[in-house]
Amino acid sequence: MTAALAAPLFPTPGLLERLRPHAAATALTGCDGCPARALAVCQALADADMDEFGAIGDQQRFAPKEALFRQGDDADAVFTITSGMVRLYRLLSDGRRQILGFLLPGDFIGLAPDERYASTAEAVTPVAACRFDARAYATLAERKPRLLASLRRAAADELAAAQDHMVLLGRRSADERVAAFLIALRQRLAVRGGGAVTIALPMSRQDLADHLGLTIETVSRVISRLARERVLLVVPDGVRVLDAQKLQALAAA
Amino acid sequence: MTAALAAPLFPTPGLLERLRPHAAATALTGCDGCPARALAVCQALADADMDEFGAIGDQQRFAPKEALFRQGDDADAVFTITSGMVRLYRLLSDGRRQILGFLLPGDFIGLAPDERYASTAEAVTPVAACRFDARAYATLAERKPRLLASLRRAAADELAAAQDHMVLLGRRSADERVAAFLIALRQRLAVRGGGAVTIALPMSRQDLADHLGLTIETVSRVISRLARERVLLVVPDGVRVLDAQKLQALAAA
DNA sequence: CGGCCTTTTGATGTACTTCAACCCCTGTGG
DNA sequence: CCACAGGGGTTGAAGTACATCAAAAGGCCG
Repeated sequence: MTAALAAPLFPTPGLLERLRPHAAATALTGCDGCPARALAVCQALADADMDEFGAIGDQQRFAPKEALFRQGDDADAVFTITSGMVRLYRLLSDGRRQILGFLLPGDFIGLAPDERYASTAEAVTPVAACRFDARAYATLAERKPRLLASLRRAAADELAAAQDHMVLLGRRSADERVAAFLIALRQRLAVRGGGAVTIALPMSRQDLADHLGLTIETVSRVISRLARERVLLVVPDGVRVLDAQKLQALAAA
Repeated sequence: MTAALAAPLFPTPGLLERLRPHAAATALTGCDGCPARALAVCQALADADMDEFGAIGDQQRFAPKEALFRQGDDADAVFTITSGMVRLYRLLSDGRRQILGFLLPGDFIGLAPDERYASTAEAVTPVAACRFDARAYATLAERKPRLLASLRRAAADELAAAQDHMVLLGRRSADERVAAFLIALRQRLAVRGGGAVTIALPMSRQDLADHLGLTIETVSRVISRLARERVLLVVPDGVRVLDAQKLQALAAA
């Protein structure tokens, strides 16, 4: 139904390219040319330290739905996402799910390395990630104050994001949740060099619902209505922001 | 109406004593005899380091409703609570409030010292806290790896708690929220040497509602019903757990 | 005792969920 | 080439958990 309108805007140039691993083109060893280099925790390290750093980590790839780790597993590794998107979630015993966040290139997982993982991390798109042995990583961090400082900043950011999300879940309406989520994701994609108008949504509606504390139907209805009101344009695997101001107003900061 | 039942159980021996500052009895200088010593981040320091540590911090007292800091203020200090209870919250522009957490003795605030505080910290009861200059604290931490490690653990714990709360807010019913909250608070009080059956609730119903993402009426109704069903006994400034098993079942982990 | 604020309880309203049907792809096999 | 099964998404109708509105019932401090 939006096809007539959508057509002239297509094809979006490489909507999800930046989220996808760049084929086998990238050499899997070393941090040179890592697409997440400028974003990640590792940027804190001097070039001289990178060899040592690269030595304890190795690139891994994950297919969609494949888990980086599962809730309850021994927490023996930490990760930096280099491409793709990861969902981090917790399950209740009866199957209810809360997605804690969607991770993008440059994001770090494992700031809270307790004995066991408290949540599951699963690839949404094909994912590439640097995997580090948790123990080796911790040891290295102890000797590199700049890395440690960088980790602290990452932890601070993540905590702030978690608090934002608590406000969203506790005190916002369905419309506000969707709008606020889209604005936040757009911001994060923009930092990573994504276009500023098209927001990639490679995750399913169920994923969105489980992140926003809603049902799949409510998410669908809200997005449909925003499209009808010409705030958004629904495109495959994403949305285009037609009226950023209105979207902002809906988010009700 | 619960008076007949409640009477024999009263008076609860010093229900809130542990949350209250011990009058002027405590000398305000130094960390010796600090009631939070065993719990706080500072426990990581060797006795030898404590002088230096004590030098950059000073004890402050706050009356109920008084702010330790406010959302938007320059983030120039961090705190360790030594007695009392603090609520940490964020406000939306239209006045809606989300309480991110209630802080108890030993808890640390300021793990995310960005430029400005992203939330407000306000005394619920009379509060005593160690205030540290943020810059001096950071400098000291750089030179004391054990303190840094302790901060990391604190950050990890806080992040895990935030994630727990996201699950609560996003995916749990009103009954489950109240039950899960009470169990978690009971656990935290128990660690701090509180009794295991009586849960201190010095905060208002409005505070509870704003923490649990509910309204004051819903909180009141749920607690009333739990009392009617003999799961809880409502006492002044708290509740007594009569049927821990049932409460646990209601929380639906 | 009387005023004020918090809490409780009741009656009504509604935003979101639940249930259900249908659509639209994409893939598979005859 | 089309049939059709199956999964994700949208849309509609009905239900419900919680919110809102309203009023009464405590506590607390003058």
